[in-house]
Amino acid sequence: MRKGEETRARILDVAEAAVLAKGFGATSIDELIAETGITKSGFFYHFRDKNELARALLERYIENDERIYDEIFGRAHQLADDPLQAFLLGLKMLSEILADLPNGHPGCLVAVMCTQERAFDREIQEINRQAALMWRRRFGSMFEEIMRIYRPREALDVDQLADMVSTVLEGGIILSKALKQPESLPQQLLVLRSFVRLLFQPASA
Amino acid sequence: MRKGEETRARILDVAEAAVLAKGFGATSIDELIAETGITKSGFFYHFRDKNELARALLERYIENDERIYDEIFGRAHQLADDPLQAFLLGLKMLSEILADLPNGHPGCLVAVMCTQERAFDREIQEINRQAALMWRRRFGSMFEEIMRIYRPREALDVDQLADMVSTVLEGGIILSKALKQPESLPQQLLVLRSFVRLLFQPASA
DNA sequence: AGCCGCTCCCTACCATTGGTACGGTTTCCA
DNA sequence: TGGAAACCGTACCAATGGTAGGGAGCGGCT
Repeated sequence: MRKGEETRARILDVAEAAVLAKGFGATSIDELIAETGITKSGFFYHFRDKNELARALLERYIENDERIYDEIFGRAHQLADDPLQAFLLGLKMLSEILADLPNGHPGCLVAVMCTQERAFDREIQEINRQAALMWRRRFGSMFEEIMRIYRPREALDVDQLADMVSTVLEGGIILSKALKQPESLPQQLLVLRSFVRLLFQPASA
Repeated sequence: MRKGEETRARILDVAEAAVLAKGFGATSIDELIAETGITKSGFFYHFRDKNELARALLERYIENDERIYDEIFGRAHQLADDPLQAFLLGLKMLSEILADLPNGHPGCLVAVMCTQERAFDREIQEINRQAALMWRRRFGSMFEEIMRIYRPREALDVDQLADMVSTVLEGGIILSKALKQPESLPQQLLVLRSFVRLLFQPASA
């Protein structure tokens, strides 16, 4: 049990790096087993087929993602009482963490699976959808809290505002990769931060 | 000459749809030639290998993209003298066009190639980079024009502001796909529009 | 002590796919 | 009418995803 999970985790580690670098289709099982140091039978013992590997990868990635967000915005809410200040602080902390990654953000598996939709089964697409909805709820509840105190200078839908955070994250990752400029993602997050601050700035200021 | 280009275009049409739906790796040449109605030899007469197909696909996609933006923002600048109003109008027109697509945005090839980086050669990555830089110049020059008249309520870097448009487009496409909600992309564009309007709104308003 | 089940390894095999090679054929235009 | 452009046909190759099935080491339970 203990050893099995460890091997499984090692496969997932290798696979995640490969998929984020080359895409899912370009990642061969032979390559994974070579780097992990197991055999083909060993691989198929842990995963029925490539689709199940994809599912496991995605689920693990999303869980980890959620944990990171919990941590960052949890800390931000500890440091700032005001929900707006906490949110702005959280965005800044996130931006700084992303800026400190030596090679930039490794890429988002959700985006990878999205750009290769039909290559995966419905279950994976559903996991993807749930992930996006979780992000919406996470940031949406923050904006609701903010709006209980601050009046936005423009009436915007909370869900759409929450989605904007995911949008900038996903879009920023892609732009960073396209431009080969890792600093773009954290910069874009800070631009979003400015926008949000502007939105809730009292009209007199 | 005439016929050759037509066949080539037909291959590219079929390939583009397949790649956007399934990803590049999951799109087989056999499948393409079956749907196009040519033979394998015919395919390899037009494209040396799959990489050259990718390059041709990407180049055609970007050219088309540029043409659409030229059209929309050209028209917007005809309808509105003021650069800010023209930009806001352009964003709205773009949003409406995207909202009218029956199945939503089919996906961005630049993003596809980004999420599968190492699967392609440097030439493709360079084309991708140039595309992102073109977007930056396009929207950047608009923001410069705007800033010659309007003072932003917050000092933001023009390049980063320009990149924000690309970010929201790319991120919106991904979020739309993940959520299976085609209307998200146009909505996100309108949120960005609100942000930009807020940014250049006189402090007194 | 003995056995079960988990976690693999080994070998062999198959269909699909990207790609090569090369000769032949049709089509179109100058 | 001739020659290039635009294919077709066939044969072949290596890599890849996946299947089948037998076995081996090893810890834990009875």
